[in-house]
Amino acid sequence: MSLSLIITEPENSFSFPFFSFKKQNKDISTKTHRPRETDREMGRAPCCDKENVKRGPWSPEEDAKLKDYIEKQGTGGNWIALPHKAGLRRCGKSCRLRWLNYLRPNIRHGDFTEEEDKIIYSLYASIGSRWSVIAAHLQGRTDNDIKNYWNTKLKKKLIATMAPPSHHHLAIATSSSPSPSPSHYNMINSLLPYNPSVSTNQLLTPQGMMMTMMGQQQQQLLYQEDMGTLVNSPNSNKLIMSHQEDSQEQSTNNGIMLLSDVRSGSSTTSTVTRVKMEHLDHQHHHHEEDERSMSSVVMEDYGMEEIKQLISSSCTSSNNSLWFDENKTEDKFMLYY
DNA sequence: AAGCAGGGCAACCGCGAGAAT
DNA sequence: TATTCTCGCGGTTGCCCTGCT
Repeated sequence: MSLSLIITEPENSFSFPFFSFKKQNKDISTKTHRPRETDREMGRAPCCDKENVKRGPWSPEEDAKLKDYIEKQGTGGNWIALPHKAGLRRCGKSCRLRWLNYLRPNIRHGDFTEEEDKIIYSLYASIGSRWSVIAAHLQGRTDNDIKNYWNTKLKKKLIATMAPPSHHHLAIATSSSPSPSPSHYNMINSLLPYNPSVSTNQLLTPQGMMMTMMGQQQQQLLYQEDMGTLVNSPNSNKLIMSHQEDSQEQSTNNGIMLLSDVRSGSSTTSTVTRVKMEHLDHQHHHHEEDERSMSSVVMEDYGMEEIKQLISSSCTSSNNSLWFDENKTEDKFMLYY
C-alpha cells in the first residue's frame, strides 16, 4: 500500500504567519548537477567531479589539511586544482569558501558592534546587497557573515522599528497622497522622503522610530534622484546636497574614512555627491510604548529599494555625513564622522 | 520527555565577468 | 575574435540547535 501526498500552494509563493517569501522561478532539478543548456552548448566543464567529491560540513581533519596546505603552499591561484594537491576530496569552490569564510587568519565571528551595524546600514543604503564590498570595510568580517547577519537580524530589526504605531494610521489617512494599498509597507513608503516634494512633517514617524532604534536623535535626510541639486523643501532647511569636486576639502575633514572598492576596474571621472545630515531639533518625541507589532508585516513587500529608502531616511550617527559615489560601478564612497 | 517550529548559519548553487588559450 | 576556464559573487538551501507546547 502506498500513500501519495499532494501539497498545493500558490505557484510562486508560500507564506508563514508573519512573513511571506517569494520563490525564485527556478528548476528544482538543478539541485543535482545537471549542466544548463547554455553550459552544454558552450562546452563548459563542471568545476569538479561532483560524484566523487565530499559535500556537507567540514571535518576538523579536512580543515587542518586545507589550512596546512594553504599556509605552506598558498592557493597557487588555482582553487580547482588545490583540493587534489592538498589531498582533499572536495570541490575547489568549497575549499575556497571554507578558507575565506572560516579558516583564513583574523576572521571574526559573532557579535556585531553598533558601529558595525551603522556601517552596514549606511553601505546597504548606498550600494545595496553587495556583501563583499561591505565586508571589505569591516575588518575580519566575511561577506557571508554579513549577509546572514543582515538577513536574520538587521533587516528584521529595521522593519520592526518601522512598524506603525496605531495613531499613525490617522496621519496617513489625512495625508495628501494616501496609499491605496493596505500593506504596511505602502503606508511607510508613503511617508518616506524619497520624493523631496513630500512635506517633511510626514516623515517624522518612521525616522523617529529609526533613531530610537539606533539610539540617536531624530535626523532628517532627504533624497533626490537628481543628485547635485540642492534640496530645498520648505520644511527642510537642514539638508545640504551638492556636487563635491574639491577632493582637498574632503580629505581635510577630521576623521575621514575612505572606502573604496577592492574589485572594480576602470576609473572614470565621477561626481561625488555630498549628503550632509544634520540633527533636526524637533519637538516630536515618539513614545517608547508605541506599538511595534510585526504581525501585519509582509516581508516580501520590502524589496531592496524600499529597505534602502528606509535606511536612507534615517541612517547614521550624530553629525555624520555620508559621502557616496553616484557611479555604482565604481563603488567608491566615503563615510566620515 | 517528546515533538514541533523557528532561527541561525555553514555550505551549496548558478551566473556573470574577466583571464587565458 | 571566439571559446574555454576560473574566480568570486549574491541568492538560496538545509542542517542543527534552541525554545516552546
